[in-house]
Amino acid sequence: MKTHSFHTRVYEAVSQIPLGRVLTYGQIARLVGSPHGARAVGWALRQLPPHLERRVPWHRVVASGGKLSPRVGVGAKEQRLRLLAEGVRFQGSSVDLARHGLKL
DNA sequence: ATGATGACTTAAG
DNA sequence: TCTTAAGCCATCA
Repeated sequence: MKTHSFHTRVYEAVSQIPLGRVLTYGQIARLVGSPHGARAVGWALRQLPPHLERRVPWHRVVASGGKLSPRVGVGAKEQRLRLLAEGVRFQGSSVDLARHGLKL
């Protein structure tokens, strides 16, 4: 039963990403049951209420190839800082997915 | 039922 | 590395 709306399912999936690991929008989409809904995932995260930022580590969600999406509300710059603070390594401007990405 | 929007993705040049 | 173009999805007017 779908008692939970799409964005709620997205928040739950994102909240389970381990510290120091990252997932792509596409992977989140698969987790919530929409294999091709990466764009919808972006929509959901954009709707993330401020009071949920504690529980939902949105900064651990990156675009394909480990790139950071420039349209992030608080800014890709802030996202990068948060990731670095968790020990996530970067290769140039992208997250080192081979090291921090999860296989799904 | 449309059409528009967006923190996307992949392929191609 | 950047720009297009086309595809996919949930939500809202």
